Amino acid sequence: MATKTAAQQRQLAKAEFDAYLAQCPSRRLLDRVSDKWVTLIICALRDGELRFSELARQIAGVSQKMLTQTLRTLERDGLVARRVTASVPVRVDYSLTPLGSSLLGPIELMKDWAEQHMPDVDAARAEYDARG
Amino acid sequence: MATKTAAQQRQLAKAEFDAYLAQCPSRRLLDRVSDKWVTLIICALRDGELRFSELARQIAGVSQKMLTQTLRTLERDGLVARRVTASVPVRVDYSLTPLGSSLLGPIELMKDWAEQHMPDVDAARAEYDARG
DNA sequence: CAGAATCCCTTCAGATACTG
DNA sequence: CAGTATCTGAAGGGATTCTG
Repeated sequence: MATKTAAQQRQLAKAEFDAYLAQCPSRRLLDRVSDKWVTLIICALRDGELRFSELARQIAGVSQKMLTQTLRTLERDGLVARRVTASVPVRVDYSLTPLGSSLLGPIELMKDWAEQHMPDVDAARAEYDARG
Repeated sequence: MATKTAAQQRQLAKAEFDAYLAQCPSRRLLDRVSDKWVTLIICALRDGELRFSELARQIAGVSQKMLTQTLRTLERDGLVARRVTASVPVRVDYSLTPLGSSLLGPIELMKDWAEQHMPDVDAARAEYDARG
């Protein structure tokens, strides 16, 4: 049939909206930063270069797979620099690029909000749960 | 055996780290905000109250399930207020609480960073992909 | 209108084993 | 040391159906 069904209309609207979201700079930044390990890695690198194994130790909960994967995307996005020293065994150091460092500011501000207001969130949650 | 295996040691370290992360205010805020729909809802409510259906229309890509679910957690966390008008049919309005409004600031700053620096990220990504 | 409940599929992430 | 590759269980989220 020529006309679209309601379901097809919705599909279309969703596809368009998803495309819009994929473009939206804010959305994309959030998708980056919201990754569980991204901010931890960036904060870990705040004071300078770290080796792969040092990062793994400092971010205790991360699996080797996730650490590698996250570092790759951060490198791809130009937030983290990877420096390989061809020795035996190999040595790899990671550090923040200037672009990556510039993210420390916004992250800091989020942190400030969190420290100021998370108690309020906790209180609200407790009250909500108490009322059922 | 009495001593712990290396695997058990790692499990323990991970459990402790996860517990630490669950407490960390910054981490918890990120977990909230990082939700795909949270910021969209908060921004949609920036100019005042909206009905459920109005929200659904404005945030074109959201499913009814996700909208409901997200609104519930936002209400529970004290970021959004839910006002029910007992008419036929029922009318429900959502609005930002003062706490929710206070999140607009940090979100705005993230947005500013995104608009300033996402082109750099795109450039870095393009170069990375070009080099293979 | 606003939402609850169900089913189902895709994606994510951890554990494990192997390599230069 | 710093990865890569594969398998698998758990979780997220969409479509659909039903209700006050």
